[in-house]
Amino acid sequence: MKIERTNRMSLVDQVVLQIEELIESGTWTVGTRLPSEMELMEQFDVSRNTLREAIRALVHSGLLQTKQGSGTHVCSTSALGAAIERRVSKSRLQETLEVRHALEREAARLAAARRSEEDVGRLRLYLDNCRQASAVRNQEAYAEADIQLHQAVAAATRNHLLIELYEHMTEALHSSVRNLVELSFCTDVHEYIHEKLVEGIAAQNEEAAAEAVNEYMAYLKDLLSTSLEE
Amino acid sequence: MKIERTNRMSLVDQVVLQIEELIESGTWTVGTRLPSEMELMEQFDVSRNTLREAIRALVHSGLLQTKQGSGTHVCSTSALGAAIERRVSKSRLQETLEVRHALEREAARLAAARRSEEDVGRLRLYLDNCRQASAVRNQEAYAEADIQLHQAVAAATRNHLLIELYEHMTEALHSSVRNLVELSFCTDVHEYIHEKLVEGIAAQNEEAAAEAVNEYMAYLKDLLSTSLEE
DNA sequence: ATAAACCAATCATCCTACAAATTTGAGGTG
DNA sequence: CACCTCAAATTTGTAGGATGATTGGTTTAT
Repeated sequence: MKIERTNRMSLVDQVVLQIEELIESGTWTVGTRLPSEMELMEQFDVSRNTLREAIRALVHSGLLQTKQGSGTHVCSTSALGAAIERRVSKSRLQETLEVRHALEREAARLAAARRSEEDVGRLRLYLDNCRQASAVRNQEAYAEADIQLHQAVAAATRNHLLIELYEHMTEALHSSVRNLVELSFCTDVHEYIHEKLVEGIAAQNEEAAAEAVNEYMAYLKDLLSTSLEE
Repeated sequence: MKIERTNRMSLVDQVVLQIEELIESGTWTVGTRLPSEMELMEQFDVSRNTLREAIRALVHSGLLQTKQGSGTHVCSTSALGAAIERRVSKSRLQETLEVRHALEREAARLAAARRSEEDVGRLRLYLDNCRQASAVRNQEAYAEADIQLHQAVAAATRNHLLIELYEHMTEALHSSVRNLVELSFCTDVHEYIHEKLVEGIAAQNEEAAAEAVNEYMAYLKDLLSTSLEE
C-alpha cells in the first residue's frame, strides 16, 4: 500500500502522474502529439492552469516539448536524460569521462559474465562494422558503429539501469563536446582494444574485458591531455 | 555565445533559470523559505500563472517544495537526486547495487591515485569510527560511519560529478529499501574489506583498492542472494 | 504554378475570483 | 502570567475568462 506521502496529492501532481503513466506505458510513444490543452482539460477534468502546470513540469523534466501554435509532443520516456545532460554540461570533460568509464568497466565485467550467444554475435557484427568503416576511413560510419558496439556491451549486462545510465552519459558527452568527435576516431589502438573487449566478453573472461576498458581509458586520457595542451 | 536554442526563451523558462541561478549561487540555501508568490511576481515582473508554472517545474525537478498555506522552500541544489531516485525506485535492487559498485570501484582507483594526506587522515578517522561502533554493536552509529567512510573515498577522487552521483545512488538505494539496512551491518568481512580499501588508497595502490571493492561486491551479492531465498 | 494574404488552431501570458491549508495573534480563562 | 480557543490574515491551490503570439494550412491574386 502506497499512501500519498502523508497527505493527498495535489491535482497537478495527479495529472503529472497520469501523463507519465501514459508515456511510460507506451500509450503515447516518443514523437506523439498530445491532444490540445482544451481536450486534455476535459479528459482530466481540470482547469487550464492546473493542466498547464502539469505539462510545464513534464516539459522541464524533458519528457514533453511544447511549441506555440503547433502543439505538445512526447520528447522522451525518461526524465533522467535531461537531468544528466544538465549536470554533465557543468562538469569538466575529464570528470564526465571518468564516470562513463566507471559504468563501462562494470558493463564489460557483467557482459562477460552474462552474455548470450546472440550477444556475442551482435558484438562481432558491430566490431566488423567498425573494421569496415575504418578500412575506408569513413569517420561518420565508424562513430556510429563504435556507439553501437559499446551499447551492445551494455545491453549484454541485462542491467537496464546501467544500460540507460551509460546511454545518457554517452549522449550528454557527445552533445556537450561536439568538437571532440576525434575521441571516437579510428586508430589502431582503438581497434586493438575493441577486439580485446569483444573477445574477452565472448570468452567470458571478466578480467580481460575489464582490462580492455582500462587500456581504453588510459589511451583516451592520454589523448585528452595532449589535446588540451595544444 | 549561447543563443537561446533557435528562438527566444519563454517567460517561464527565464524565471526558472533565474530561480535555479539563485539556488545554485547559494543566495537561497537549502531550507530557505522563498518570498510569497505575490512578492516573487513583483520581483520577476510576471503574472501569477507564469510564476506558478516556473515554481511547479522546479518542484517536480526536486529543487523546491511547496505547502499550501505555509510557503515554498528550497529542497535541494541539484535536480539529479530526484530524477535518480525516481528511476532507481523502478529498478531491481541488484541492478542498483551493480551501478553503485561501478561508481565505487572507479572511486577507489581514482582516490588511490589522487588522495592527499588529509584524505588519508579522514579515511582512517572514519575507519576508526566504524571499528568503535562495531565494538559496542551500535548498528546506527556503524551505518553512519560506514556512509561517511565511503563518501570520503568518493571525495578523495576530486571528481565532483562522481561524488554527486555516488551520493545520490546511495540515497536512492537507502530510501528505496529501508528493510535491507542489514546490508551495512557490522561484520568481520566488512571490517576486513574496509581496512584493505583504506590502506590500498593510503598506499596509492589502485589495484588493491579496486580489489577491495570487488570483494565487497561479491560479499554483498552473496548476502543478497541468500537474503532473497528466505 | 507560385507567391502573397488570410485564417483557424494552438500555446503563452495576464487577469480576477474563490477555496483550502496553515500561521498568527487577539482575547478570554485558569 | 501561562495557556487555550478561535477568528483573521497569509499563502498556496484551483477555476475560468480574455487577449497576444506563433504556427500551419487554405485561399486568393497574379
